[in-house]
Amino acid sequence: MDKLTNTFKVLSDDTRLRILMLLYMQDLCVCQICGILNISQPSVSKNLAKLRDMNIVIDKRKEKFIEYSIVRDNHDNIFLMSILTQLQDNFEKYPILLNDNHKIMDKDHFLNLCDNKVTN
Amino acid sequence: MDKLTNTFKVLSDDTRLRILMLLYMQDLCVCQICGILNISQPSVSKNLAKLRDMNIVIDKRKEKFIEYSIVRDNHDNIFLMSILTQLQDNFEKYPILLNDNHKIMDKDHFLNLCDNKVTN
DNA sequence: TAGATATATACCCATATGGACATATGTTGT
DNA sequence: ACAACATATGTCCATATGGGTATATATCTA
Repeated sequence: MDKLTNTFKVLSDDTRLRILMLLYMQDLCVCQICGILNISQPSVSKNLAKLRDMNIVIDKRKEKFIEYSIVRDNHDNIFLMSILTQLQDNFEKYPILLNDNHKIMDKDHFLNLCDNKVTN
Repeated sequence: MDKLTNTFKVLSDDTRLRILMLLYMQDLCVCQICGILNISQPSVSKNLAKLRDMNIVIDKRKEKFIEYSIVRDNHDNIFLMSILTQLQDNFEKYPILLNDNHKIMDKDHFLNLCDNKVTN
């Protein structure tokens, strides 16, 4: 049952949920996630590390950047994936997630701008 | 988004998840839940109190006992309900939940036996 | 090779969490 | 009214969590 409660634990933090939804939409590197969510780089990195340790995401270096993507074909992640799908299907109910999703359009603005500053 | 992450937080604890699944199957009083799950009465009561505070369950006195039931018609609980439905549909994947569910048959054995002792 | 950029991680701290134990409160039966 | 039962709650404690700051590491560019 640990697997199950861990799935919910992963989703029970705002930052992680937002990161997961972004990655569910498309692969992104750390600085893009920082920029879109306006969250500090160490916080994003640490949450990604947690997700990586749980085999929920994998990282792949792309030159200067490290791109993260969701592991979709891991049997253990089926339930998690189904929840993300449900959230995606109901974006209109979650303004923050919807807004994050819109900002994916600006993802390239956040490359070469990763100075770790969170704007207020 | 708090509502959403709180839903996951509720589900991310073993005890609460097991209590919720029981109540999803049928209304039960505290001592029945203690007995079926073999969990101490204060722990069960406190988790139920949390669920009550979140309007996920309601309590109703039935003579000596207090019966808890899930609030199914609360709009805010729709997503939570859908998750519980999915879990119910996949009991075979979660032996602990399946076993708890079987033990609901013995629910009446735990009335008038609520001495708060957890057996090992 | 030096400086800038991108990412990871160690350390610290404030906060939240959940359970055990003890106890209070409410109910029932005699 | 008293004893037994059912439930709620207060207190304490060990543990987990997540973020900030500082720093280490890796890559790129000039």
